[in-house]
Amino acid sequence: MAKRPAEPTNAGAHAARQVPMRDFSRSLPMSLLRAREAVMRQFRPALREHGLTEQQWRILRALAAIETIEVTELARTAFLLGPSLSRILRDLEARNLIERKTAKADQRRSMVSISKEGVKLMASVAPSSEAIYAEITQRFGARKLAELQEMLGQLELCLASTGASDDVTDET
Amino acid sequence: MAKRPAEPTNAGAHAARQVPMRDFSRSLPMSLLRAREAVMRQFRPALREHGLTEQQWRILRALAAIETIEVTELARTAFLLGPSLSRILRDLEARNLIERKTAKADQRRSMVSISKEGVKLMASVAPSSEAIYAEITQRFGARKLAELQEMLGQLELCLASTGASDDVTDET
DNA sequence: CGAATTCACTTAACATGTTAATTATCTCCC
DNA sequence: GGGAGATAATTAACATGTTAAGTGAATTCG
Repeated sequence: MAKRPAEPTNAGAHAARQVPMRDFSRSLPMSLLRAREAVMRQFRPALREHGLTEQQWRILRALAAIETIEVTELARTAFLLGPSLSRILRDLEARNLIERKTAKADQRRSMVSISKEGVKLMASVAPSSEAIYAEITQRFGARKLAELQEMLGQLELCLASTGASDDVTDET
Repeated sequence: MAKRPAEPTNAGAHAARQVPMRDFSRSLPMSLLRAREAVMRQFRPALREHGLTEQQWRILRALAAIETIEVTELARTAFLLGPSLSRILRDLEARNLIERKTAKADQRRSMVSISKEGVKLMASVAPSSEAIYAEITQRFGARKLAELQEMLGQLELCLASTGASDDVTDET
């Protein structure tokens, strides 16, 4: 109802279209996609300078905060799917940025941890990363940023386990 | 606040870590990524039933709203990079969902339009798509949704052309 | 006019997203 | 103890994201 934040209407010059659906460029998925892309565009160059992709950086950051972690748990933390994670871990291990060893108690599980080299790399990237984040925070406004994140969290929450048989065994 | 998905705080065992950085799972890029994923998770099954990926659907939706469009312009509308779009258009053309013909005035340009079949497919998917969107809107709240999109737009705007030479030619 | 440049699009090459299938291990239960 | 089923991780196969290079056509300008 009565929502129209901005109106470029770059589809008005054309014919018919009785059911324009949601203006498409203003759909929620597109809004989220564009916003995220705008943010990542700030970070990618810095990461690239250090030979890291966004996902590799996510993994290293996740690992830096803990001692060791199982692959499955890491996948959830870094928000990556298993197959992607497998490939990336293989590469990161080849670059000696992480270490792996199978758990004694359960041979299926493999415990992952960051290596000395990985820590060093982290240390060399973190400053620019933090600087970029600070710049974004300042531009957008710290309060507004917090508000936005709060809303994003709520959106995520209210869509959790909708339509699919998802176990919300989130503990915590 | 007070939500800790997987943060056993076993970060003390490692040395130093004077600057824990942003809790990582609460960084803006992660928030946006998770929120978008939560949304797309609602749509993907329906699209998949019709043999469409998210990006293919974006393209068809963009095409449905206009007569014909150049590839570059379509890339901007559907928010896809050139190479991705090239591949997808090749596939969609093979499936007879779109049509292409080079512009007379400029042989470099190729004009893209949706085909009859494409329109039919759209018509068969649109209802479920709209239903899902309605469900999301209801769950999250229409007002809140508008608010969120407004903030996302502002975020995008305030990061536009930061550090890079971006023209904000909005034409239309 | 014609060589250099720019432009629109495509290909190429590599990394990730996504789903399904595989492999190895572990658990349960008879 | 051993086989059926569950689990952790990987591999496979295909689609897209991302950057760089390539191709052909248009434009610029000497």
